[in-house]
Amino acid sequence: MIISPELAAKDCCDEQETHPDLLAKAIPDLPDEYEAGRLADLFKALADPTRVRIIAALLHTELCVDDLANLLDMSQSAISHQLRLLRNLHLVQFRRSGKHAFYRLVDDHVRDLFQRSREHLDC
Amino acid sequence: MIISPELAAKDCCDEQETHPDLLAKAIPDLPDEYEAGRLADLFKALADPTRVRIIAALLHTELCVDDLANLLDMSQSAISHQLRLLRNLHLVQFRRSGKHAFYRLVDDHVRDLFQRSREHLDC
DNA sequence: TAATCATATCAATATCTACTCATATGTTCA
DNA sequence: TGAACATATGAGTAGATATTGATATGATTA
Repeated sequence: MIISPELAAKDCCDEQETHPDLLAKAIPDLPDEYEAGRLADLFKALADPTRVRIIAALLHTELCVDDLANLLDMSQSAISHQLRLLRNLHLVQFRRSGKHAFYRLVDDHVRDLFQRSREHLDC
Repeated sequence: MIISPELAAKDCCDEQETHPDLLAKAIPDLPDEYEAGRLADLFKALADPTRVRIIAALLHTELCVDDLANLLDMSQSAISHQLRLLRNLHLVQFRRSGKHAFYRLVDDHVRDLFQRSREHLDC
């Protein structure tokens, strides 16, 4: 089915633009839904005190699940769940060594973002 | 009540440290619970697609509630609720002008953090 | 191979959150 | 003042999420 331009325009533009000049500035840099979703997911990864502390603990070293559980005084299960979440979002990765799984940050981006946000807090 | 060093040590350190050397690297830069909470709150502000789109819309201009509702195709109420949340976290502020409330980002920190995170997505 | 240790996962639950709908507040203008 | 408009807020609800407790998986060592 082909939609004429006029009809298409009527369909998608019948909302009144209160301040077209301002909207014109906002529109060009707007993320699409996919990008907005991915950004939200990235921030979601850090939007919990436990995960913040996990990331912070991994800033300067790798640690195994039990280390993290002891250090943050949380159950092994809770830590493991959160690590899976961080793994799925590709913020941390791990290597197996014997019985242990040593987790670390995937790259410096996370470290960067984290430290920079930390500085912003002071304002 | 005074606690002897030995007892205190027994009380708070009876968890076995699996990898003391690694933990020693992690501990110095660990945020306390308060800082972890504040960081989590900051990220929480951006951990939702709608709020991501609101922040993005305000990157280059101020906008009133209705503008945002039209632009993002969401109800006035939904936008207003999210704006209150962003206001409470001091990420946005607004000025009244007649019937309108024009919202804008409070400072360049938010813009910085947002744009930088956006770039990180590409990796 | 059996026992043990480290980690992962499942199910259940309590809490949180984003939205809707209805309504209140506050501003402008006739 | 009253009508119309813009925004804010409160209550309710559906869906998401963090933790717990029990159990499964997988590796090591006796």
